[in-house]
Formats: sequence, C-alpha cells, structure tokens
Amino acid sequence: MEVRDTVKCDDCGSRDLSRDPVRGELVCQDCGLVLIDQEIDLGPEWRSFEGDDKARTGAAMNVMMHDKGLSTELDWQNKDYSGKSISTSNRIQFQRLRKWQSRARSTKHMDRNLTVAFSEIQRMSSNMGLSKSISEEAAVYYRKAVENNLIRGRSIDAMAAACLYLANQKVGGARSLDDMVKGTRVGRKPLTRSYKVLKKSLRLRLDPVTPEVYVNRYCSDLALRPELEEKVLNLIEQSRERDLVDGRSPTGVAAAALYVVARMEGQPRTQREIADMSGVTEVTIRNRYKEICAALDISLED
DNA sequence: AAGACGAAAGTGGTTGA
DNA sequence: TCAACAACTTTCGTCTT
Repeated sequence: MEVRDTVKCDDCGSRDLSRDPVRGELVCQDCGLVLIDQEIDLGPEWRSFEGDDKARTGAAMNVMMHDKGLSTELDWQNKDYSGKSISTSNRIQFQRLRKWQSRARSTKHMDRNLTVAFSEIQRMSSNMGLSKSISEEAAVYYRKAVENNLIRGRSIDAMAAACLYLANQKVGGARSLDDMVKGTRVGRKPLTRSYKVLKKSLRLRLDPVTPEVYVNRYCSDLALRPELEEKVLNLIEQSRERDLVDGRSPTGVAAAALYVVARMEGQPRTQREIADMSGVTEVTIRNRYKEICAALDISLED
C-alpha cells in the first residue's frame, strides 16, 4: 500500500515504508523499524481497559486524538515552505524545534504502538477465549517490552502474541504454541522469535509446561465424563515416575494418557479424534501410549 | 469401511564439542 | 558455529475389527 511520501522512518530516514491496512502498522523496509500510521481505529476493545487501574497500562486516549498539528513536517533542509532559504539567525531556532519535535514524536510513537498492541492483545485474547487476567498480564509484558526496546524491527502482532503466550504460561494456562499460532494468525517463526527475546530480556522464571495443564481442556473438548479427568492426571503422574514425561511434548503425553483412560473407562475416542483436537499426530499418540502401557502393564483389550 | 499399526524419510529444536 | 541427536511429523501400505 502506498504511503504519503512525507512520512519518513524515524530511525534511518528512509521513505520506503510499507503499510498494513488492517493493523494500521507501518514498517520501514530499510531498517525494519515499526512505525504506526496516523489513523488508527481504536475499536471497542479499548473501552475494557478504561476505568480499571490495574489494566490501565496504556497511553491516555487523548494522546491518540489530539494534536495532528504536532506531526507537521519540519523538513531537514533549511528552506521554508516556499523553498527559500531560511536566514542564519533562524537556523538555530529550527534546530531546537526539530530536536524537540523528534523527541515528542518518538514518545507519541510509543504510545501509539502500545495502543495498537493492547487492542491486538484484546482481540487475540477474546478470539482464543483467554481470561481477562491473562490479557492484562500480557499487556504488562508488552509495556515492558517497549520499555526495553524490544519492539524495534518486530511486528506488533508477533510481540503481542508472544506476550499473550508468555502470560498464559505464567498462570499455567492450557494454550500451546500451536494454539497461539492458530488463534492469532501470527506465524510460528516470528512468534517464537519474539517469545525468546521477550523471555530472555525480561528474565522471567517460568515453570516448564507439563501435560497436566492440557488435561482439563482436552477432556472437555472431547466431552469425556468429568471424573475421567482425575484418572488422566493420575496416569500422567504414574508415567512421570517411569520417566516417560520429561523430554516429551506435553501435549503428546496428555493426548496419549487421555486416549488410554478413555478406552479403559468405556468412553473410547479414536486416535484421529484426539489428534485433530490436540494438534498431536496419531503416530505420536501411538508412540506415547504404547510406552505408557508397556511401562505400567496396562492392557487395552476389552 | 473405519480404526489401528508401524516403517521410513523428513523437519525443527536442543545440545555439546 | 556446526554436527549429532531425540522427539515429532508426514506419508503410506498393511493388519484388525
């Protein structure tokens, strides 16, 4: 999409910017700096942030609304609007103005970035059915990411999704990386990349993801009797004692344990059903459940 | 026909020299 | 940084119910 050629990259000055019309996101093609377009549709999501102090990590709304005049271009050439040179006596004053302007503009960009990111987080979060506390946590991470200068060169989407993923993990939520990829339309690579950067520079201590966190969701997705959930958890614990859990994908272990319990308890689900629901392949479910059955002397013959 | 099975080859991430 | 490695996936032909 074409962008007015008066817009320049704050970082390198390049005019080669491309715009994503959906997100209102502007990315410099030369240095990768993420800028934000002027006209942003805040959407209804913003409302939910207001009036709630804890969640109110973003910029005030009027930062977005007022003052389009401030973004008036001061050209770097010492010419006035008619093209005449500016007198030497005025030049120093202009220097000062420019400096001031670029400073004001960069905090404005930060605010815009945050605003867009927060509504993105809200959108993704509600799209995936995540709780409000998770999206609030994610918003906190995003703000920290901005403060630590991690946004530069990354897409807002990817970082927002990474923050959500992180927040979800922090509270032991049952969303895998694949779930995030599906639920956010952010590619796997940018997501994991942002996630790693985020995790590293925020030095967050995260407990490793266990199969247990998926059990509840899987069981209800497959409409299993509620009491089977406990049995699945049990089986996972037993498997852990036999060293069949660590180093394996938690979703795979959960899916396999669920398969075994469902069959044992007379509510069988096919491997395909479970595979489709969990995003784990049938082959992996087989491998896991064979291991488990072998180690625990379980026979599935009816 | 549907479901389960397992071999073989390929992929992406981790680890250790 | 690269190679080795284990877990996982994809694909596909075969067996079982």
